[in-house]
Amino acid sequence: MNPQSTAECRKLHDHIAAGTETAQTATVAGRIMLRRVQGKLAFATLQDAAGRIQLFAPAKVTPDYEGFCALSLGDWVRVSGLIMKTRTGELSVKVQEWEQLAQARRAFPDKWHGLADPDTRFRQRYVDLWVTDKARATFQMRSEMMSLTRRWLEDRDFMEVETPVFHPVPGGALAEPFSTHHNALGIDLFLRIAPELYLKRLVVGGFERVFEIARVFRNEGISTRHNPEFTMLELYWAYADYGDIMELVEELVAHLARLLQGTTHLSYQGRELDLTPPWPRRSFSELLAAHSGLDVNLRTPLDELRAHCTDRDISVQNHWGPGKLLLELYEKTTEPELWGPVFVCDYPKEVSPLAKDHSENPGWVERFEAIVAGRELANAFSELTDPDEQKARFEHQAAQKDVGDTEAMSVDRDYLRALEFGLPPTGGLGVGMDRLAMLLADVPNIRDVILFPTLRPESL
RNA sequence: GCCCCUCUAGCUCAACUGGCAGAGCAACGGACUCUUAAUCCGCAGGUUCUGGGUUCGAAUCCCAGGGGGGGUACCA
Repeated sequence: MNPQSTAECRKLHDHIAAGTETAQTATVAGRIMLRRVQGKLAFATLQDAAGRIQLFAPAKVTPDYEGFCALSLGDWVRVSGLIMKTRTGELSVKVQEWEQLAQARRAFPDKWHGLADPDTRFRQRYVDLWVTDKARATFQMRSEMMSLTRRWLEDRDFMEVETPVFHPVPGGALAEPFSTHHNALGIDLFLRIAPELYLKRLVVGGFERVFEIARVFRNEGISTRHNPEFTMLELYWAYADYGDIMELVEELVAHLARLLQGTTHLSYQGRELDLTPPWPRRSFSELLAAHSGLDVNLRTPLDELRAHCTDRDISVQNHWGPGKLLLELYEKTTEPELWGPVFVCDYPKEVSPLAKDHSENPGWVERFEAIVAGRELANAFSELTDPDEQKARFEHQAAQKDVGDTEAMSVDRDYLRALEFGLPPTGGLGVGMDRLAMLLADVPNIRDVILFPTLRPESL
């Protein structure tokens, strides 16, 4: 028989008076978290996925009373008995039948302090989850966040799809991929760094609104904000542009904040964060000028841009053009000072090989990044749909790769062929869902929102 | 990659200036019929991350290695 959840018991019976007993029998199951045996009467605290409830076990009533008292902290049990409230008002299940379901053979972490060592928490998440309330709550929240996101997008006629994790040509982002090998085909494959190019192929195919919640893989450093595999929401919306995407992002994030936190006025790590739409829109150039104090643009002589970079301890590489130099200056001087939420709009074309040329500013593209709580939360653009222009951009990337840029893109010929069949004007978006979860759970480390973060293997 | 910090019983933590490695919880034995981290009595528990070195003596100081954390670089 399936047990009732402790939360349900509480909901149904919490109103009864102290010292009274209902006529109803409940069956609950979970782990023994605490135990207080006092001679002929024992109490235990049972925890299940939904919460905790007390077990009330008088020797007269409880079968194999000795055995019940001998249960270890961490043991799983199923208990049936009348719902009652103790004299002190604690809702309890009287132990009239019980059964041990699983044994905890390893010693229980300190029942008061729990687990403090982050290493143990991440490596033995199965322990962390049942002794650290905040960890359990965070992952439940994350699950709900994913579910709400899907529902919200589906309500707007977006269709969820799944595209390959193995890519013959890594693409869709500027990042170093992991590579692997398929024996039967005798080919090298790359784990995707972004699903972007496949999703846009689907728009070519006529799916006008698609999204994927994609696990992506980037062979880069690990930090409080980076895990080598992480979850990205990407969506593509035919007939939309990056302005429409901005509205979508602020609405989606505000919606999640309202439902998960009850408000759009959040506090993240002690600092206020107001996610109420609309979020400010600022141009990249304007912000760069304001924060760096520099009067620079794409026509500024290269030597001058390089000098500004060098002054700021940026190690300049020879093949960098003005766009890349401006981006470096922005990342050094401007981005760290932004808290947000803010949409940073219009990036240099040189660093945005998949975004559409800006309608008014040559050399720039219609792209934005959403900065929220000082971090890049989303990256989006009006997609580049012109196959000739895309080919030129790919070739420029490939040339960068040839001179040693390991993160540059390769030419994806099939993607170019797809564009030749016609991609309508399309707005595209990528959101770092792990970072969004960090924000909504108010946790400082990406490992707090990834169940099994990447760690060096333990030698057991 | 680089820099800084850290590692003591199953868990949480002590151990002064280099001088007998300890406590609480958990476990184990016992007492206890309304507890809430129950309480009380008793008992047991150690490669002080590993390996070297300095020293009469090392958890403590030095060197090398390993795990972890933070920062930094790259990036979402």
